[in-house]
Amino acid sequence: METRTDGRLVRGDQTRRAVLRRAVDIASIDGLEGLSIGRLAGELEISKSGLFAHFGSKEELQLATIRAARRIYADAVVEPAHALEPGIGRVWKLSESWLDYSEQRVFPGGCFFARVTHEFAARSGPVHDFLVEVDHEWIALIEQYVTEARDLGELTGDPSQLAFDLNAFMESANLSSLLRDDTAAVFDRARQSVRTRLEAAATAGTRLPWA
Amino acid sequence: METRTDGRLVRGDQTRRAVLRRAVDIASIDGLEGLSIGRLAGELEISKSGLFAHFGSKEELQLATIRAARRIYADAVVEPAHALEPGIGRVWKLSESWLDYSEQRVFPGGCFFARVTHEFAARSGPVHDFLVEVDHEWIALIEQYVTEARDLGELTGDPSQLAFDLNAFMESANLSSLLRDDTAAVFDRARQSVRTRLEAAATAGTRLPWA
DNA sequence: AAACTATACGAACGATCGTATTATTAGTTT
DNA sequence: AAACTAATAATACGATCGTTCGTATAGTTT
Repeated sequence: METRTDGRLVRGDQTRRAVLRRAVDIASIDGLEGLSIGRLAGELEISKSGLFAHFGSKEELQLATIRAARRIYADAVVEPAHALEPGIGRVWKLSESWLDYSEQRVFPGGCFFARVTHEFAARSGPVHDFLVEVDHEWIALIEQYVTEARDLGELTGDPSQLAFDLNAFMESANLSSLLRDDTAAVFDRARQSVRTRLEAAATAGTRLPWA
Repeated sequence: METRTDGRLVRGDQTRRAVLRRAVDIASIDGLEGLSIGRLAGELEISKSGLFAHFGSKEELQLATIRAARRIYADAVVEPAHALEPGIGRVWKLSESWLDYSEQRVFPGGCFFARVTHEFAARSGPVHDFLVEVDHEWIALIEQYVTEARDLGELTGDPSQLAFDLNAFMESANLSSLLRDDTAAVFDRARQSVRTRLEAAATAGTRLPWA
């Protein structure tokens, strides 16, 4: 039902995509609760009921919005690192593409997941659960890349600890950049923290990817 | 108007305090938008209009809630470190009391400011501006303590960079603890990151405060 | 062209939002 | 006790929330 035999989209799916593209942008600024159906329909100049019919409930719209954001995130952040071979270079690239993703405002409100994960962190329900799952995926990915590099002898120490630190630098840079005027300085600082931390964990003789 | 000559609270101020104590708890979970006047009045079993009269507008309630949270934050986090003399020990204490504050759930939704600052980070208006101000205050305090320690010869390196890293570990631990089952492990990891980072910045011969 | 299905729309629902107005109660002052 | 003030409540407003229902249109299939 999603695509026709020739691969072109059917009418309803075009609408759905347009809705979700707008939804992720709104939610990155105003959250998944600030994302109201009436407002979304108004901005897209379609009827509220027609939009609603695509999702059936507000919660399903929120879940679909998270899925849409995850696809965009995978393309912008994960793919560039995934294309590289394992090693410290891949770990570094993941950090860099994440910081680029935040700095370039792939979502207008900065990192979509930073915004909505904080929104639902202390709640319960399907949306919370889904966001927890996405976060675990992400942390597991960092740990995997770090572990690969350690197995290659390029990094030492606890992979979980390094993953925690790198992720902390990214999240913190994202928020900080939204609060300060000089966003470039914020990201420079975060990149410095990433490099210093990787340098501290790198084994002697390992060529640092940014050198 | 706030207190009587004998220091006891007048009737209206008692209510105001009760409202704000509940408000900060709600907002730490559901944010300052999720904090609705009707809900707040319902939980406290007072009238919506009576509650509203104390603040005059939703925005003023939100600002008052932030001020109330800042007072609690100052007592729980800043004061224990402020009581110490300058040096690396004070920097360490600030990190420790922050992690305790998050772990002990002084606010039920974890750090109040992590929740609401993300909520308003990409918006504009008085609430955003106030939260930016509070964040700057906080970062400036860390930098001040670090600078003191550097002036005493206990720490080296860029104070802003160290402040960024320490703050990143705290924020990240807070969010992570809300998403994972084993919160104790999360905070242990964060404390480890803080210690390692301070150790890296400490000058040779400086006694580490946790040793 | 007819039959059918998918998609979108308009109108309305009850609930709740923030806010304003008016009244009532409680506390203090004289 | 009377007068006054501060605090709380009752009621209602228009707007918007998520949701439902019935209907119209557009696209595909026969």
